[in-house]
Amino acid sequence: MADMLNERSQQILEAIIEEHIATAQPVGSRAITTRLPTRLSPATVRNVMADLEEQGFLCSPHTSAGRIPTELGYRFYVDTLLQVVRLGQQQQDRIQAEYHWQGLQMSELLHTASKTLSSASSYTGLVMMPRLQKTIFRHIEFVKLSSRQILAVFVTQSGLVQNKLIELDEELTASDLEQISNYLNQEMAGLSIKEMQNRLLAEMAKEKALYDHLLQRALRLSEAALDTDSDGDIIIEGTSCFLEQPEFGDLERMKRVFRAFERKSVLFALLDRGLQNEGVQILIGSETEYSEIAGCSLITAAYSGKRGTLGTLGIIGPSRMPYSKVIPIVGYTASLVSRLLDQESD
Amino acid sequence: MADMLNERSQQILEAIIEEHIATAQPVGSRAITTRLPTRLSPATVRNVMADLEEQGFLCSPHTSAGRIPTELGYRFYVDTLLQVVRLGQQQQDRIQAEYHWQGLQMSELLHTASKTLSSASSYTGLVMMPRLQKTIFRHIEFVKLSSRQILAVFVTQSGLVQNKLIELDEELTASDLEQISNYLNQEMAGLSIKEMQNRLLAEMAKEKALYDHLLQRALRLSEAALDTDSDGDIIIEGTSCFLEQPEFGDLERMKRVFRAFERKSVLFALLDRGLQNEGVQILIGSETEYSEIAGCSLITAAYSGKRGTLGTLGIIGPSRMPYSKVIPIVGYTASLVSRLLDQESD
DNA sequence: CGTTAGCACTCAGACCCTCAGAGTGCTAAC
DNA sequence: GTTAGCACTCTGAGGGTCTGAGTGCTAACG
Repeated sequence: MADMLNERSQQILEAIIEEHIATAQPVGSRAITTRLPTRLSPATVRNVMADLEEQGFLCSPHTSAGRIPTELGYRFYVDTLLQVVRLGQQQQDRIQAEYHWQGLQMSELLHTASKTLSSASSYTGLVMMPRLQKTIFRHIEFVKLSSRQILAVFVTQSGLVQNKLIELDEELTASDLEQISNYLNQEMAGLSIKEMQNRLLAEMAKEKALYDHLLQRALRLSEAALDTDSDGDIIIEGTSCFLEQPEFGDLERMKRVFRAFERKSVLFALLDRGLQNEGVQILIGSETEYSEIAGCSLITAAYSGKRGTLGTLGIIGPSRMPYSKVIPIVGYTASLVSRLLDQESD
Repeated sequence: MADMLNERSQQILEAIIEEHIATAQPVGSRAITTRLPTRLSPATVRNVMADLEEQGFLCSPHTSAGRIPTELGYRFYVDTLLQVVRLGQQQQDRIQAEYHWQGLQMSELLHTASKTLSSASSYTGLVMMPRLQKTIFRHIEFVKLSSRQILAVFVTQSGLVQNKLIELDEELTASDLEQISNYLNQEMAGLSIKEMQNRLLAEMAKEKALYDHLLQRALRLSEAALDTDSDGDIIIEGTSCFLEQPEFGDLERMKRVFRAFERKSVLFALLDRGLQNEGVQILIGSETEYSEIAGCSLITAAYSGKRGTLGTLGIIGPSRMPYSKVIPIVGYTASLVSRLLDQESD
C-alpha cells in the first residue's frame, strides 16, 4: 500500500491532510507549496493532486474548490505518514493533576478519565465501565436491611464495588448470611465473575437433590447478587465539543450524533470491539460501520487492572482530527488509568 | 394583575400564546380570529393586540410580523389562563410501565425517572440525586478489603446505598469493625446524615481525653465514611431534544445551553431552589437568573421518601413550551417516584 | 363608542443577477 | 519532468426586485 505513492506524493498528501485538519477547508495547490520542504510550483502540485484523487486518497467537493482527504486518505495518513510522538511531560502532568488522587472509587476515577480525555483533546471523551463478567471476584458481603430484604455488596479485585438489593422469599438470619458469605469468599476468590456464575450453576445442578438448605440458599443468593444488569455503561463527557465542529454545522447530522450518544448502544459496540486490541485503535469514518456517526473517527485504547483488560476508553470526534495529538492523549490516559487501578487494588 | 385585562383580552392572549406554542411562529391577527369563541374581525384583534403589547405581554420581532409572547405574557398565561388537567390514565400507565418494578436500586429508579420525563415531554429530563445530608441513616457496614483498606457501605432509610473506600493508618481487626458498626447502627439509626455528623463531632470532642480507643476509631472511621463528595449529582436525559427546537437553530445559543448542561452547577442551583416549594414550580426565562439558559423554562417538583423531601426533578426546555401538557407530567412523575421510594423502604 | 372595512405602509424572505476570487485542467514551452 | 499561461468552472457575497404577510391608521357603521 505504501508503495503506491512515491516520496513526493506522500509529502504532498501529508501536507494536504494536515492543512485540512488545521483549517477545515478544502486545500488548494497554491497553499500546499508553502508547506512543502522542496520548492514546487502549484501546477506540479496540481498534477500530483490529480493522481492522488485518481487513487482515491482525495476528492473535491466541486470543480473549483481545493481537495479534501477521503477516508482512505486519512487511513493512509494514520498508517504510514503519521509519526506519533509521546506526550510532553508538562501535558502528562497536567492530565495527571486532574486525578487528585485520594482514595477515589473506581467509578469516579473513570468519570475523571472521561473528562480529562475530553478536555485534553477538545473532543468527546468515552469510557466504558468494566464488564463485570470479566473482572475478578474478591469479596462479598450481605447486609440485612429488613426481614426479607438484603443488600449484597461485592468487590472486585480491581476495586470496583457493586451493590444489589435482593428481595427474599424466605427469611435468613444474620448468621446464615455470614456463613454464606464466608463460604463464597473462601471458595470463589480469584475467579472471574463469569467463571463464578458457571461454577454456581454447576454446583446448583449437582446439589439439587441434596438437603443442605444453606448451600442451596447460598447459591441462589449469590446468583441474584451477581446478576449484573448495569453492566457495560458508558461515560460520555464533552459532547458539546461537537457543536464547535464546522462539519457538523448541519443540524441533521448533529442530531443523529447526539441521539447515538443517548442510546449508547452504538458506542458500546464500538468500545467493546476495542477490548481485543493491544495499544491504540483507530476507526475512521465508515470503518465504524454505523451510519449515525458518519464522518466521525474513534480513537480507543484498552485499560486494565492487575489481572488483564477491564475495558476501553477513548475519544470520538470528526474524522478531520489532529490524530498526532489525540492518539498520545488516549494512549497516555489508558496507561495512567491502568496504573491507578493497579495501585488501588494493592 | 388578572384585573388588568378584561375577559376578551385574556381570551386573545391565550389564543396567541397557544398558537405560538404550536407553531413557533409569530402570530398574526388573522390567524387568531379562527381560534376565538366569539367572531371578531382581524382589525379588532389588532387593537387588542396593540394594547397587550403596550402592557408588556406581547412583542413583535419586526413591524410586519405577528406578535410573540414576552416572558411576562407566559407568566400571566401560566398563573391565570392555564388550567392544568390531571394526566390521563393511559398516559399514567405508559409512564409507569417504564419502571418495570423489580427491586430497582434508587439510582436506577431516578435514571428511569429522568428518561421518562424526557420521553413523555419530549424535552430534557432532570433529576437531582438526593442530598445525602438530608437523608436518614439506616445501616452501616464495614468490609475489610486488605490490612489497611476498608470499604464502608451505608444505606439510608429510603434505600440509597453509598460506598466509600477508606485507607487506614492503623490496622483494625474484623471484630473491631463489627463492634464499631454495631455501635453506630444502634446509636445513630434514625438520624439524618447531617445530624449524625454533628453528633460524631460532638462525641469526638467529648471523648478526646478518653482512653477508649475503639470509640475514637469508630468516630473517625464513620466520619470518613460519611464524607459525601458525590453529593448532589444531576441526571440529565434527552439533551438532544434541544436540537429539535427551532428557537435554538442558532448554534451559539445551543452551545451555551449544552455547556451549562455539562457543568451542571447551574442546573443544580435551580433544582436546589425547587426543594423548598410544594407542588410544581415553574421558572420562565430570566426568572432562572442564568443567562446561559436564556429563553428556557424549567418545570420542577420535589420528590420525597417517607421522611420528607429528598430532591427535585423536572424538565427544561424552551420557554415556548406546552405548559398544560408538561406540568402534569412533572407532577405525576414526582408523585410516582415518591410512591416507589416509599414502597422500597418498607 | 366599540367594531369593522379599507388602505397605505413596512419588512423579511425568496428569487435572480452579477461579479470577484479561488482553484482547476490543459497546453505548450522550458 | 516541470512550469508558466490561460481558459474555464464554480461558490459565495452583494445587491436589486418582488411578493405576501401583517401592521397601524382612518373613516364609516350600527
